[in-house]
Amino acid sequence: MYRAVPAQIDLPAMEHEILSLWQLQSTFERSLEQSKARPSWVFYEGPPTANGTPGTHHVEARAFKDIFPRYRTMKGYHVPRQAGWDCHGLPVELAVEKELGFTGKQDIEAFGVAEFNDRCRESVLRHVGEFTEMTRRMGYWVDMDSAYWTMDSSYVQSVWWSLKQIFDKGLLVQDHRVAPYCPRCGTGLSDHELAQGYETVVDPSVYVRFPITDPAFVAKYPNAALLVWTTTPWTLVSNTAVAVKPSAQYVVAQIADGEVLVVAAELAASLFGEDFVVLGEMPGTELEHIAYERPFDLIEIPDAHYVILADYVTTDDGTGLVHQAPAFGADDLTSCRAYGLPVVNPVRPDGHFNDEVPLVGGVFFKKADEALVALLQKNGKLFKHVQYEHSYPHCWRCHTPLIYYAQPSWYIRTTAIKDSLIAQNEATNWFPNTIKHGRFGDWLENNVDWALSRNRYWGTPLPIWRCENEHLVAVGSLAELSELSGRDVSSSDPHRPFVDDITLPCPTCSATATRVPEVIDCWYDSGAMPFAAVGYPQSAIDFQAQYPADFICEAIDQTRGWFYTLMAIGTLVFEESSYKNVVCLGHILDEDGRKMSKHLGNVLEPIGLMNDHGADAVRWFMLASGSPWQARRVGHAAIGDVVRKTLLTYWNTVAFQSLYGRLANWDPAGTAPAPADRPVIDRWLLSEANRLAIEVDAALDQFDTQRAGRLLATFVDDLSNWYVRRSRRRFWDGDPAALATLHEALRITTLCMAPFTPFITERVWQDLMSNGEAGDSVHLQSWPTPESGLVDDKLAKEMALVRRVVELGRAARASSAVRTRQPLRRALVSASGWGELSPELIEQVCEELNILSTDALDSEEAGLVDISMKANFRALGQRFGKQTPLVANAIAEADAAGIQASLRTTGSAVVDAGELGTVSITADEVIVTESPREGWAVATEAGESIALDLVITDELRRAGLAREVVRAIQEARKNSGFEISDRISIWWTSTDADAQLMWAAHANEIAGEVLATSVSEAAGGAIAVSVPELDLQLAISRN
RNA sequence: GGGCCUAUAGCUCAGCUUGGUUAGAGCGCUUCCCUGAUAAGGAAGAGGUCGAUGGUUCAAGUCCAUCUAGGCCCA
Repeated sequence: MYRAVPAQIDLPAMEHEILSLWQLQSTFERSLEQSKARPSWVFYEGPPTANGTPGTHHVEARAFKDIFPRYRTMKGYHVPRQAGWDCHGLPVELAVEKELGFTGKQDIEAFGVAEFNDRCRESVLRHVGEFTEMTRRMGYWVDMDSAYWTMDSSYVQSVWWSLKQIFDKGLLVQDHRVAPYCPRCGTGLSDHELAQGYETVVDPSVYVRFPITDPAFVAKYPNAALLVWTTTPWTLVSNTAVAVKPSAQYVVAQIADGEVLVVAAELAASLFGEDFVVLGEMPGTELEHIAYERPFDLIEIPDAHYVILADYVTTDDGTGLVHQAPAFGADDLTSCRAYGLPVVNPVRPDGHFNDEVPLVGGVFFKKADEALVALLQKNGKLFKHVQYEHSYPHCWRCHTPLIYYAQPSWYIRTTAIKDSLIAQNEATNWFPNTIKHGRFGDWLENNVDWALSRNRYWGTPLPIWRCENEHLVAVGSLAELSELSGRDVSSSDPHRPFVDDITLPCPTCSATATRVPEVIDCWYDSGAMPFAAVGYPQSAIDFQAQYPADFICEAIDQTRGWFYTLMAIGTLVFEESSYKNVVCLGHILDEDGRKMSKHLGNVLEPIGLMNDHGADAVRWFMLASGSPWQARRVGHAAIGDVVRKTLLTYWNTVAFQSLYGRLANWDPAGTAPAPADRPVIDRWLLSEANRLAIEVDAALDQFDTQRAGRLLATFVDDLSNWYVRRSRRRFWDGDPAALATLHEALRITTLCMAPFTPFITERVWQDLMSNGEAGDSVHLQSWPTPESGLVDDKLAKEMALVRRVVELGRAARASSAVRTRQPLRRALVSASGWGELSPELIEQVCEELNILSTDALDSEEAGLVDISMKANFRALGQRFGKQTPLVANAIAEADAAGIQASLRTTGSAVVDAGELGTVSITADEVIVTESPREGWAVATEAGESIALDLVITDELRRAGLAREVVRAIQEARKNSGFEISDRISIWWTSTDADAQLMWAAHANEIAGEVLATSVSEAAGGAIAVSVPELDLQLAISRN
C-alpha cells in the first residue's frame, strides 16, 4: 500500500527531511558497506582550497563528482569517496595577512612564523566548516570524517617521501628562475599579484647595433651588424646572446647611408622605409652561432655573445632579433640555458647595480637607462632612440616597478619525462575530448620544468638539507629525519619554523646540514593525494588497489593545475598517470554571462540557492541543462524552470499514482495482467521505460549527463502528458493493469533519476516503492535491469505516428473553431503506416480528438482529395547523385494522382526525367501528400494529413452538450471541495426541448462521468451549476 | 603573440559526430482550446540571411578554409 503523497510539495523542506533520514539510517555508510566485496570503481576528490566561502561553481563540480559514484554504485561497484581539503599555499597566507593588516614578509617575520602559521591553520579550519555544510546540503555523498588534509603530518610525510623518490632520480634540482620581483619589498610576486599592478609608463625604446664579428660572415658582408630592439636598456649591461626565430626569414640590408644591418625580412620595410638594398637573405637557422660584439663591456660574461635560436621570438614588432639577458627574462633564461650560456646578474636584491660595476654601480636599475643610452650614443652603437608608452608591472603594494629577476629556485625536471607524460595523456579519456590534444596536450608539448619552491611560510617544507659543502640530503619522513638527526622528532610538526630548527650531520662530510628555507608549491600537495591521502608509504594501507582513478572531475582551469600535477606526480613516482577518465567542466557565469565575483556583487550563494529551489533543482541544472563543458549562465529563472518542468511534473505523476493506487486499495506486490495482456498504451509505456533504462545507462557510461538528462526529461513529459493523460479513466476505475504499468514506469524512472536528484527520488522511493523495511533506500538499489523483450521498436514508431496525427488533429480542430468537447463524426487520415495501425491505437486518436471514427484518406473517392508529390531527396540522392534534381523536377511536374495509383498497384511508377529519359521510381522515393477539398478541416505536415468531417448532426450536438454538462459539474465539484470519490445527486429542469432530448439520451453517461447516483428532473440540490450554452437549471448535492 | 571553446528565434539552449529540401524546444508575448493529478497540458500567431566570406557537393545549420566577434587558459 502506498503512502499518501501530497499533490503539492515544498521541495526544500522535503530535502531537509531526507537529509535527516539519511543521517538517521546511515544510508551512505550502508551503501559503502553493502558494496564492500564488489570490484572498485576509483574516484579521487580534488581538494578545494579552504581559503574562502564556497561558491556556486563548487556545487557544479560536486554535482558531477556525486552522480558518477552513485551511478557506478548502482551498477555494482564499490566506490569509496574520501573527501579532502587543500590547506597550504599563498591564498591562505594572503587571506591571513589581510586579516592581520600585514603588507609584506617583513611583517610576517616580525610577527613570528610559528604564530603566523597557527593563524593559517586556524583560517583553514574555519573555512572547511562552510564547505562541509554546503557539501552535506547538496547531497554530495563523500566521506568527510576520513577526509585528507594536506597539512596533516602524515600527508606532509607522504609528500616528502615522493619528493625523495624524485630527488633520487636526479629530477629535483636547484636552478635559477626568473620571476617578477619587487626590489623594495624584497619578495617575488605571484602571477595573481602581478595582474593587479600594471601601470602605464614611458620607457626608452632603443634600436642598437651589435657589430658582427664572425669571420666568415664578415668576409661576405663587411661591417654588418645585428639590429636589436629593447625597451629595457639597463638589461643591455647583462647581454648574453641575441635570439632569432628559426623559422623566420632574415635579410642583410644595406640602407641609405651605406650601413649594413641584419633584421627580419618582414620588418625591414617598416624599419628602413623603401630605401634599402637586400644584400643577402637567409632563414634564422643560418644565423645560429654567429658571434657579435656586445654593446657594453662593463661586467664579465664568459663564453657568450652569439646568435641563438628561440621559437618565442616574433617578427611583429622590433627587429626580429631579441637581446637576451637571462637573469631578467623568463624566456631569455630558458633559451640561454638550452645553449649552456651563463646567467650573470649584476643587480642586487635591492634593485641597485653592484657597486663595482663601472658607470652604473650603485644605481637603481630603472635609473641606469639614461647613462647607458648616452654611452650607446657616444660609442656609435645607437641606431634609433624613441620614447615608448606601454604597460609595465608594478608592485601593487608600493608601486615600485617590478624587475624580472633570476632567483635560485628548486625545479622538478618534468621536461625529462615529457615523452612519458604525452604517452600517459594518450591513454587518458578526456570529456570533452578536445582538451586531450588541445589545451592539455598543448600544455604538455610545451612543457617546462616545474618551479616547485616558494619563499614562503605556510606550505609543505621542502625536505632537503644542505651542508656548507653543498651536499644535499633528501628526507622522506620524520622517522628518517629522527634517524639522521639523532633525536626523535617523529611526532613533531613538520611545518616551519619547527622543521627549520632540526639540523643533522651531513652523511657525506659530517658538516652540519640545515634545511633549505623554501616551502613547496601547494599544487604539488594536491597532486600527491592518490598516495598521500592514505599516508602511503608510512601507513600500511595498500594504496595501489585504489590507483589509478577511474574518474576525476574538475573545472577547466585545472588543466594546468590539478589535472597536470596529478598526472605529473603519478608519472614521476609510479610511471603511470593517476587517472583514466577525466571530466572537465566549463565555468559558471551569472545571468548576464559575467564571471561571478564578490567585486561585481553577482555571486549566487549556494546554500541560499538550494534553500530557495532545492538542491535537486540546482543539481539537475548543473548536470542536465546546457553543455557541461561549456561556460553556462545560472540564475534563479533557469533553476525555477527545472523545478516546474521536470521535478514537479515527475512529482505530480507520483501523486497521481499514489492517489488512485490508494483509492483502489491496490497492492504493488499483488498480481497484475502480464505485460503482453495489457492495453497497447501500457505495452508502449513499458517499452519506453525499459528503453530509458538502457539509454540512460549508455549515456552515463560515457559521462554524458546532458543526454541522460534529456532522455529523462522527455520520458517524464511523455509519462505525464501522454500516458497519464490518455489513461486517466482507467485509473479512476482502479484498473490493475494501469496501476501496475505506471508503478513500474515510475520505479524505473526513479532509479534512473536517483543519481541526479537524490532527494526527490528518495522521497518517492519511501512513499511508493519501499518494501517497508526500515532503512530501505533508493540509493541502496541496483540499476534497473532492463527487460529487452519489452522494448518494442515497432510500437514506438506506431505511437509516434499516433501522436503526430493527434497533433495534426488538434491543429485542424483549432483552425475549424470547433471545440474539442464537440464530438465529430469522423476523420480521414493520410499517413504512411496508418493503414497498419491496430484498432487499439486508432482508438487512442479517436478518444483524444473526440472523433467517432477514422478512415484512411485514400479510401475516399478520388475527387475528394488533392494529391501532391515531391521528391524524397534522401532516397533519390543516393541513387541518382548528380542527376537528382532532374528526377526531382520530373516528380514535381508529373501527374501525382497517376503516379500514386501506379505505385499503389504495381509498387513502382515511371516519370520522364528529361535528358535522363524515363526513370522508374518506388514509393519510398517520393513523399505524397493527400489533402481533402471541401467541407473539411485539414491539417498537413511533412506528408501526413488529417481531415475532420465538420458536419454536426443533432445527435452529435447533443453529445457535445452532454460533455458541457459534465465539465460544468466537474468544475462545481472541484470548486466545492468534494473528494474525487464522493458520490453526488443531480437535479435539473428545463423548458428547452433540446436539453430534454439531451438528458434522455445521455443521462446515464453523465451520471457515470460525475459519479452521480441519481439524476432527477426536478428542482433541488445544494449547489447550482451554470451551463452557459444551455437553457437549463442544474444543481448537485453531495450524497 | 599562442592554444582551445563559442556564435542558431527577444532570452536560454538542442540539432552538427553520420549533409537530404518547411531548422526545433523551453521562457516571454498575442489569440484560442482542454482539464476527475498538475504550480500543468494543447493549438495557432509573431519572431531565424543558423556570425561573415569562400570552397567541396546534385544538396551545407551540418564538411573544409579564411575572417570577424566574444569567452577561457597561457605568454
